[in-house]
Amino acid sequence: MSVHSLDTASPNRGMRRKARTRRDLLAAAVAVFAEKGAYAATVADIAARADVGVGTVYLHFETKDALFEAVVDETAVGLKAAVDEARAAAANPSEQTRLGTRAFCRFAQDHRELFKIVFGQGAHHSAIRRAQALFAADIERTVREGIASGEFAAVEPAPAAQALVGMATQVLDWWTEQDDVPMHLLEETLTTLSLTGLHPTAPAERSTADKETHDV
Amino acid sequence: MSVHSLDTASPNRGMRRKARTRRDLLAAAVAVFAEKGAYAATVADIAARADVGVGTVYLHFETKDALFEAVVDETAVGLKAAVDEARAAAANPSEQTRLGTRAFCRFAQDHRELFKIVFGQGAHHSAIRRAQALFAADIERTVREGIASGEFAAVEPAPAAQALVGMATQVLDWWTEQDDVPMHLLEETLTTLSLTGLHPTAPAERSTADKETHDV
Amino acid sequence: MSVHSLDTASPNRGMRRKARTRRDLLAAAVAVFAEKGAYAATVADIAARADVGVGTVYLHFETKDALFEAVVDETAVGLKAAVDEARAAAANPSEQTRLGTRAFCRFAQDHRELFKIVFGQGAHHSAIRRAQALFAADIERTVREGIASGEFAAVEPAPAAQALVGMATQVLDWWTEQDDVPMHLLEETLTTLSLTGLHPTAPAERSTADKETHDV
Amino acid sequence: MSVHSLDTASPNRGMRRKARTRRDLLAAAVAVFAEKGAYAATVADIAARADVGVGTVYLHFETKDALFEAVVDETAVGLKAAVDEARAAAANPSEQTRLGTRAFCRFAQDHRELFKIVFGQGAHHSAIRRAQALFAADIERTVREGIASGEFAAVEPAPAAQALVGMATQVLDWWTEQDDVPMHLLEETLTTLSLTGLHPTAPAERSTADKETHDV
DNA sequence: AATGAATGAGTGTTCATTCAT
DNA sequence: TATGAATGAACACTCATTCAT
Repeated sequence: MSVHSLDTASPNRGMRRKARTRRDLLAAAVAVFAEKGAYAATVADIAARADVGVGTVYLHFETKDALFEAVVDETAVGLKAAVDEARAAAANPSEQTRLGTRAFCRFAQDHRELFKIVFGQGAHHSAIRRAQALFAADIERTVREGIASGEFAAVEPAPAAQALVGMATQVLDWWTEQDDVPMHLLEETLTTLSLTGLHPTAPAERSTADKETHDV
Repeated sequence: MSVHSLDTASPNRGMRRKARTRRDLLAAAVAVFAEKGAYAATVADIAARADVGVGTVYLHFETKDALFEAVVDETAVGLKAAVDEARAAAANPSEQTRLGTRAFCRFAQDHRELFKIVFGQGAHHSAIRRAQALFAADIERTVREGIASGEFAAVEPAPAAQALVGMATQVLDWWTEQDDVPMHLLEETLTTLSLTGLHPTAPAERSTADKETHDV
Repeated sequence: MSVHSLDTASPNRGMRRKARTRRDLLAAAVAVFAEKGAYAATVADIAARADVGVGTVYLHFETKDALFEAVVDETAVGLKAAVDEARAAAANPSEQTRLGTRAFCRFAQDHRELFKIVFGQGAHHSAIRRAQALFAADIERTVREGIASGEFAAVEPAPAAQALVGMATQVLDWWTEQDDVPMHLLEETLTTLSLTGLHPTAPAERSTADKETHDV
Repeated sequence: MSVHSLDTASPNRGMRRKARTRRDLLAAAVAVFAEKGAYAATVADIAARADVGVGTVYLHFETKDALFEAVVDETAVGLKAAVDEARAAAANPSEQTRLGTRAFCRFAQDHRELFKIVFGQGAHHSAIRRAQALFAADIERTVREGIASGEFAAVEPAPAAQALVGMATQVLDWWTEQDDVPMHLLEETLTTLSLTGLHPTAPAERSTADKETHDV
């Protein structure tokens, strides 16, 4: 869009500055909300963390709640994009589950705090409920497809989706408090449980499932 | 006020009165915490619901937080007792899982509000973390036993236990908001997913797996 | 109602105490509102003046605004009662005007601060507008009666009533800032102007005017 | 900044620009103060109405209060000039009163908003007190003259002047809220009440008074 | 001269906790 | 033991004012 390579980006300077402050504020909010929870976090805390005056917060967000929503929504959007991208590369529901789980885990690893905020609080905030519902809906679709294609057992899709979401979020939320559990372990555990449950499976059968995905 | 001296019998009346008030208070607290969440609930709300004065709350509980803890702890104790009892009747880890899940579901059904409090809020309260850890620990033990006996696949016990807890709590918490999903459906979904995951299993294989464990 | 003369008043003690605090609060509010105006007065000011905690204010009044309204309304009621009582003793509109004016002046003298609040602030507060309209309506009625009986000239009742209210309130509000103007002087000035205006009237004529109305 | 030296003509452009902004600001302030009252009006409101940045306000006025004073003072000056001019044409105190009242009414009609600001707010602002005192002083002088010449009754000049000011301002302020009361009605009511009060006057006397003004 | 993002002191309001009765 | 009026620290939010651009 820009013809002269010099001006790099943005219309004018003021806007860039303002956008930067907004980003600082969101980052600070993420840190504080994750640390103290949505209620215990105060606007003053967040402002201090962002190194701006209290009033500045209200220059960028209508209310404390709107700031919280912004954090949750932006997280949800980013996470959904990551998961969707991973899912797109899958040839079938099993692989979708596997890759989706992986993306989910990666995201949690890369954004511990964000994850804690969106999945570590009660669903008393509507923004959180919305975000969680977003993922459940995606998974429910995958489950339905799997059942339709005979690849999955005939479980009830809606509660099954909730179960899978709950499984992942709980494990990851638990993990945010642990120091040294390697992420790939969670990924494997979640994938195994999702697909084959606790019961042991014939090695052949399992590797077959993996093979199926090779031709993507 | 009482003229006839007769009714002073039994461990003495004052104590009975006090215990009754305490019970009223806990019941009111359960209702209010479930409805509004731990933060939004006010002591005045709870006192009003229990039909006592605000000051009375502090006669029975040190702080609002202590009241919350009492609610959570009593719930945890009751729930654990129910689950333990169910588990005790099981001959092997698979059945333990099955019966534990059933007991868990029954409890959620019989005590919607309590359940919402303990499993529907963020784990920012230590009491909640403690309660949740209690169950995870039990399940982890079951998982370990199952692995040891060869009945379960060699998953990582700690995250697997978290996964199973998360699965159940999420499904049940979701259910508290739905109106007409029959509980047995949740129970089946949870049990199936826990034991065999999404992948379909030969009916024979499944019952076999259960039989195999009898000689443990 | 009370048969035994001993218990003098009130149901129980707590209520008496609470009522007393409410009175203190209203008195403090009157003082502070009169001194600083409705906007500049802070809730903390009022609480301090009443020698109670800030929270106590909210135990008795929903909001600062409600407290202001309570002050205005109670004043309006009291003033209206005083004026009405005075008016009731009058045989005709002229005398109603005279006696009403006198009662109005007396009230201002006895309640300088209250008067300043209700008639000394802009009418941006609905409570104040309401109170002022209350008096204008009464006077308008009197004017109409006077015109109907031929005792008053055929002025337009609505603006005339406003004029008479404005006259009285301005004079009295001005007076609240003076130290040594005797009230009877205001009373005479207001009455004279109301009935005969600036133009001189033959003494005979004036008393005649009053006499004329006796047979109404 | 200006490249072409030509357009620097006249008292210079910068000044003209600045004066224009100042005028815009005053006009915006009038509108906003009249609409919301002195307290509720915010500097941001006014800047937005004038279509300038907030900072610009402070380039022209030291503080919000100074802006308010400027509005009030300019109004007072304009109004006083109008009334003085009208008065100058009068042959005697009665006519001064009549013509002054007319000028006052005309001003209120032509500048509703300004009028509301100066006479519709509480006298807690010193600027407003000053402006109101200005008019009272003029009227007081007229009253004194009228008494001296025997044209007016021997009322107390100071409170009488307050009464006349209060009468006019209240009626006009009331009028600013009505939609369809014709101004000449207010003018007549005010003049009649000022000069002859509520009591009826011999028609001859009144028409004479009216005739006197025809030759203005 | 003009701008508007940034500031932070100040305000109304809430609510856990205390205590005199 | 029970009460509920009183308390005041704490918080969300506003807005006059400043200042870098």
